[in-house]
Amino acid sequence: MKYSQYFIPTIKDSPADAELTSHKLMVRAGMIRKLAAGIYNILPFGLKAIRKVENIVRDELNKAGAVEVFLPSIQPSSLWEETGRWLQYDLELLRVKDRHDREFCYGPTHEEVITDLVRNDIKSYKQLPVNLYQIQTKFRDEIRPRFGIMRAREFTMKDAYSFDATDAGANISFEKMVQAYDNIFQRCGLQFRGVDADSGAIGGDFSREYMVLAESGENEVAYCNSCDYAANVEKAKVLYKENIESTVPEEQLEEVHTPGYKSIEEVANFLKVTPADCVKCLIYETEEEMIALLIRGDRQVNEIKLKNFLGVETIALASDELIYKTLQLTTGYLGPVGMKISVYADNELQENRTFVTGANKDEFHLKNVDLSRDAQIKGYGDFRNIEANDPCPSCGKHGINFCRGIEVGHVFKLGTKYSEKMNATFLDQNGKSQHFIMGCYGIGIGRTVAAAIEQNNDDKGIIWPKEIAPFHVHLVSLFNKDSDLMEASEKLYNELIEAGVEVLWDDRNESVGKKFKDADLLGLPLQIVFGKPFQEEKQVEITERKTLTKEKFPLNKAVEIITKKLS
RNA sequence: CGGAAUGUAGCGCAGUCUGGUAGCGUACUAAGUUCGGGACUUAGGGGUCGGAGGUUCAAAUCCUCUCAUUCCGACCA
Repeated sequence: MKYSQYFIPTIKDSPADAELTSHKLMVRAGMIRKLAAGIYNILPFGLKAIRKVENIVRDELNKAGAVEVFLPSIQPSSLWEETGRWLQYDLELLRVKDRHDREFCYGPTHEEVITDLVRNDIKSYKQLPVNLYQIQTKFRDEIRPRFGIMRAREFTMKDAYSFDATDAGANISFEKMVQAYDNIFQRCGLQFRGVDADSGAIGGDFSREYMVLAESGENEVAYCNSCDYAANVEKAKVLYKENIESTVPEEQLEEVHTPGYKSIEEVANFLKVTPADCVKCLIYETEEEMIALLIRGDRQVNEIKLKNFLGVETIALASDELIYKTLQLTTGYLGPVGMKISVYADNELQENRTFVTGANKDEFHLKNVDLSRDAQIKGYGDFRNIEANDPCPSCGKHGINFCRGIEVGHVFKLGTKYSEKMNATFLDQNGKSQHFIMGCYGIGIGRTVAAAIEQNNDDKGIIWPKEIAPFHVHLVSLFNKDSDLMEASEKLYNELIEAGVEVLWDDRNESVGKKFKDADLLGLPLQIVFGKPFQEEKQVEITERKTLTKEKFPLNKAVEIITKKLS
């Protein structure tokens, strides 16, 4: 491709709204432009990279036996009403009406559509298993789109759905996808981890997330140094050892005056104890009721675990005003003793010992609180985040570490959740009607490209992994007025194309500096420069973008050397 | 939706406090000079100052409302 006839509008300054390195670089390298919040134009250079990822995805999925389809982006509300998600999805679902006032949505995902397709056309176990996938534009009206294409409202996603006759078969389908995903992200040149998302579940549904490791990732991943356990911190279980010996002698409750000491830190300092000797009491509001949660003073609440434990849809910390209005209590002095609403406590507080808690009385705390003696605990559970000195939930050894990750893929065993709700059945060998056992498997295509850039860049620009680079080679001709040089450049350009190399030839009449800066910014794996060495001794300069090491070679060896470097 | 901020040329910003000629950098156009790391000189084009209403002789500037965007929290590929 000749740069002069292409369209890569590079810019020096990154836009003010770009936070993330990958977002800045994608805008600066002329890959994307914002049209509206969370909605982007994809420009040719960006599209090339996206297509590369798509083709890797296609290739690996096809190898794994999946079959490509293309489903509508606009879906009728009736299907969503069958699964109950028309109401569940709320504002995230972009709803539209047609001229007859019929309701539709712009598809955020396609479980309903695919299940409908399959239930209509697959009637026998003989037609199973089947795994259908598509690469589609989806729309989710996210509350807060950010990071450019990384978390857009409109985005391209590969989604696959497997249908099996038996549970064992569904597990095989799942494993095949796990293998395919490993291959895909490997080929995209990413450092990633497959992370178990609900490892403890026995026999039930389970899922696995693919995290690209990056400082700026939105997810925190916990992993074990001793075994291959890795999990999203949201879901990583905290092992609880029962029957811990008492370390504190039994003492009587004692009320202490703690004027102005509200935070755990302040109270612990004032009473000369550690935060671990204190209990935090937090009031949460759900759609059903208000509850109090107890957790050790030095720990972090995991609201997802709490939400799952309570089996509620929404959960949020109650405001100070609400707490005062309904309980007549002031935050900072809350505690379980005499609490009027249901109290739940983290497993850890079952230790046979006493704690410091709020007294439910302004400016007072209680010492020597024994939860089993002094409070009514409705339930104990795992409500906190795993921490570095916790044992590994898988092997039990100590050595949990943390890193941040960008979720680029998710594989999920759905079971019969959708097939039951939508009455999608087939006849098994015995002529009996059975529900399909499903799996669904997503990959964020644009996000994968963004994650690759997030992971591969330097202060000059992008450093493309070879397999997803928009082109392999950036051919730079420095002096447009030198017709010999331009002719020789064009000849090499054609020879490289002939040899199957994808070349971007910068034939623009621009200053030398600009051409070099653009080449570094666009970050193609190899830069070939026609400059002084060509004029003086018929040599070209080859620079590896990653290391920025330059080497000179005679022009007649160039094709050979370039193809070798790229292989 | 809760908290915070910002809307002025394609992009990045100043000007707003203290009302009085619409500015800077970059990008763009033309000519000339340059040519191994975002060149220089000269001459140009480009603005309903987010929108509506109000105060005033006079509003980018003050007031009210509104829209949009961004940042921090809960959702997700």
